[in-house]
Amino acid sequence: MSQPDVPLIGAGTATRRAKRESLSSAAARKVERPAPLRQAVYEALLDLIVNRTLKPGQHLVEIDLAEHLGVSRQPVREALQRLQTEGWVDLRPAQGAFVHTPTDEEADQLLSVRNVLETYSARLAAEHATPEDVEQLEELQNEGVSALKAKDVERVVAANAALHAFITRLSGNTVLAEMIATVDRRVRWYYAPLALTRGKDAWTEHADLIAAIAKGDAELAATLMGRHTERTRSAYHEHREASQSK
Amino acid sequence: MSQPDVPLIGAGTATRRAKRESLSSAAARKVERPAPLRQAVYEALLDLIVNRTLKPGQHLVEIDLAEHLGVSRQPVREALQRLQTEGWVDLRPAQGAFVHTPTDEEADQLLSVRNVLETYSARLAAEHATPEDVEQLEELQNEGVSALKAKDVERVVAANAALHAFITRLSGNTVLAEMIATVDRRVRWYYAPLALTRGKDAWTEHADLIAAIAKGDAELAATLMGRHTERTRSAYHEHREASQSK
DNA sequence: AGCTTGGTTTTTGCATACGAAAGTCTGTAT
DNA sequence: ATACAGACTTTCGTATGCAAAAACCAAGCT
Repeated sequence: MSQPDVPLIGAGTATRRAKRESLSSAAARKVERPAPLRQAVYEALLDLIVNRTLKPGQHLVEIDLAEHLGVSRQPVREALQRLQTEGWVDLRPAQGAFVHTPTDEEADQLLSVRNVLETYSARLAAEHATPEDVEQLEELQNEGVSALKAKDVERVVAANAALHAFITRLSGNTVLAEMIATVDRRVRWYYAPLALTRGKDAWTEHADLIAAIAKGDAELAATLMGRHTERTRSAYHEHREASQSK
Repeated sequence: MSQPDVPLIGAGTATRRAKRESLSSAAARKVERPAPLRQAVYEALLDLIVNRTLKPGQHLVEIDLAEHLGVSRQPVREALQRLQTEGWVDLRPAQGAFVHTPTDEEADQLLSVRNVLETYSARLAAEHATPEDVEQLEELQNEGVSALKAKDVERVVAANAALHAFITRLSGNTVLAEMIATVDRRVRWYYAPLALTRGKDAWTEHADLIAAIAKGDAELAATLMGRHTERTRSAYHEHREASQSK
């Protein structure tokens, strides 16, 4: 037993029969009728990984996860498979699942890819945005700026994510949007320990970007987004080097 | 029983106990010791989908797949999960797996994304390529051109794929490379019914691209790759419209 | 005729069972 | 003390079993 009595999630009791209860908090929230258990397990595990409750490199023993989540091994296995294809865990044959260990190199590669995709999404967004869309963008921008003034980091991060996500959706390319979402979640996880947020500059850049989208200037929007994400990337690098030298 | 006696794969007998045999052809080929069965099932099913032995929209009944592959339902389920996350099948809760039905819109979106990623990979390739790499590129180019002269469509397609894959790897960004590979496989599947290959032009463009990479001119390489993939996309569009109007 | 409704069949989703591989520990010989 | 051999333990991978949801089908009602 790797972790005999330490509950991995808050749920507590987690005897086998308590399954409908133990996961309901995470599962029954969203769906009406058919809530496949594996989906709930997937979300729960992803959350534990993103939270770093489950640490990079940690060996995930199926039976332990199953018991702590109050389900059998099967849904856990299926969730782990999915987590593997998305890069959250590594599945070593006959050895099981290990939380993926982020390397600096991989983090940088992911960040590059995200930048490229976001740049493209900005270009498409400029081509497709309606005046109503622009209004919404401006609302998100205002929210971000006011959060910044209030020094509410949580809100700034949320507004930033919302703004980028909205542009992504404006692109009208759902394949692209999903890809960005996936990559973005990983990037955030990789860089989370740095606890980095950019300040006023970022939101000035956002404003220019929104203006370009409003004008429908795809070329400019792409250029600005490219520059913006590239600066974010530089900021990460500097931050990482600073925290490593400590 | 949806398809009681029609073997889905060539394997033939496929009684339950024949498992180690029936899949060995596909499984034991690559790995030495630990060859998880689900991996073989995944590859087999993907092959059946790409082949169109399993048709878009078709309901995939787990037990049927399992029996025809000579394994139990469990590895099949796990393979289907993975196929879902990669977009090959749709998993409807409590209803099972259906082969994903490609739409023109989605195909175009995938193609766009692939183009963006490949353009970026060309840029990186130009930055990283060594003289030896360039030599290899030229070999692949020669192979393609000679295949073209011989009018050997199979070889042309293979050479084209190899050339693009090599550039992709030259980028040095493995995350990017894997993404391109995934997207590319889907794109090929979507457009396979069109049975389209571009001719001499494509290989002229390749030659220019290789020259740019050889010079280390990243900007030019990116531009050329962008143009090249965009032409491929146009070719697909024209071809599709032509075949639809028939 | 079309629509509902009840029962039957099919198929999924999850749980459990079992064999085998990998890892760990102990005892012995050097 | 250290290295090796072999038994023991843990954990995975796959198979099988079972309950419940969904699909199907047919009879009855409007």
